[in-house]
Amino acid sequence: MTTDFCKPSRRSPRDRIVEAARDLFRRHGIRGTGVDAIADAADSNKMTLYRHFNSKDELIVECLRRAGMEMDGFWQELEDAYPGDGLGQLRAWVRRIADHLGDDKCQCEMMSAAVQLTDEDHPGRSVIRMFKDAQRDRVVELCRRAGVAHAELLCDTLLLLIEGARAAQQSSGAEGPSARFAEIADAAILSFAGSGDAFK
Amino acid sequence: MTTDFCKPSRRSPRDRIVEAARDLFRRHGIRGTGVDAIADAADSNKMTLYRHFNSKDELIVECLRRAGMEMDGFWQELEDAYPGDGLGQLRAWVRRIADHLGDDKCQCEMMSAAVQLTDEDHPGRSVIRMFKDAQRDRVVELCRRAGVAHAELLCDTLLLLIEGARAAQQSSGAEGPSARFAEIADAAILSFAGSGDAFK
DNA sequence: CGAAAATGTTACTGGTCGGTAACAGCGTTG
DNA sequence: CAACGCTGTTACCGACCAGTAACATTTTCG
Repeated sequence: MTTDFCKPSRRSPRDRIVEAARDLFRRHGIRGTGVDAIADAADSNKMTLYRHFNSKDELIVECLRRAGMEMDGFWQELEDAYPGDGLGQLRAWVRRIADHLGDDKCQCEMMSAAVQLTDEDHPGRSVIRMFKDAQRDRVVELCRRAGVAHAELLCDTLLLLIEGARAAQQSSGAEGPSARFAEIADAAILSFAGSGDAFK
Repeated sequence: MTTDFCKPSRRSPRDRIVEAARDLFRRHGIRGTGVDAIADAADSNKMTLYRHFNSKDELIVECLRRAGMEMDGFWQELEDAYPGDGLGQLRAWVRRIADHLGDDKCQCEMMSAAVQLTDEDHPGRSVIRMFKDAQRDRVVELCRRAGVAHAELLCDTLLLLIEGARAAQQSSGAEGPSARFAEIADAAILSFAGSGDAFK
């Protein structure tokens, strides 16, 4: 009843700014994206941007936070799709990552940001760290539920393979080592799940 | 006989500029490093820099090329240390990468650059691609010499683990998944080398 | 409606950055 | 010595960029 039609851009300016920033950050890098370009792409302006975020760095942090929240949502989807089935969730997770590797821009906003935020004290780095730590805890738990003997080892193996696939996609292209990511990661899961001591 | 003593900085200005650039690129990122800072760190000046390189991009390309050449030298060292021993070279390679993961800045200049050079047409990207392709060929050959059944698969597994370890080092720190890289990679090698069908 | 809050517009600042011009020094080599 | 090539110094340009001020407009809501 309030704003349900006739509005060319119905989401709030703040929302549009964050999404525009994430998109531009992915496409042109964080340092390569100016606030003017963000405001413009958000169909807004620089002043509104600075009324919601005291600095570009604050906006970066919000982008990272939102990316983390989207991942949280995805973990929930996985739990709903494979309730209590750790193995199923692990494999679905790997499959989904493999399917999205070529997505013009992998949603590796965390990794990409980690490389670009060279300042060790950048507030965004703590967001990345917290997200990565939480992700690791979650994956370890899934590995345990999958009945894997060396849960931490499978977890770290998968995390390394995933980060590697995203990095390889950037540097070697889709035909590089990342092309076999799904095959390799799934084999690792089955290997660990099958006999507790495979791969070790 | 020409310039062998008494010079506070004996390498040529060009040399110093490239090395200074590589160092600063690693520490502060490519976009975060200005040409003035490079010239200054090289104990030279901007004019000499621009007499050797027509643009910053050209300097970036030279940095990538030199990084690639250093890797070529390392492959030769491996061949000398383990002549004809593919398995030995593979394991030494992994060990060396693991040892240097924490090196203030991993020498992942290629990966780091690939993330930062968001422009798909940047001349540096082709250098990265060529280097990555050559590296893959080399590793596949080592896997074959190691008597591995699925050489390409082990090769891509190792490459993904390595890129992943470097990326994880950046985003999750030294205590993250990269801490177990050596263990995981070595297990993968032995698993493939032992029984031809492990992990698959 | 009417006031307050949020948003949009324009213009500006101070700083940085990539790149260039002009000139001066300095070592080599003939 | 003299000419030349490489290097260093200073100053500058135009573009861009993060952030701000002042003012106009629209939206929201009591």
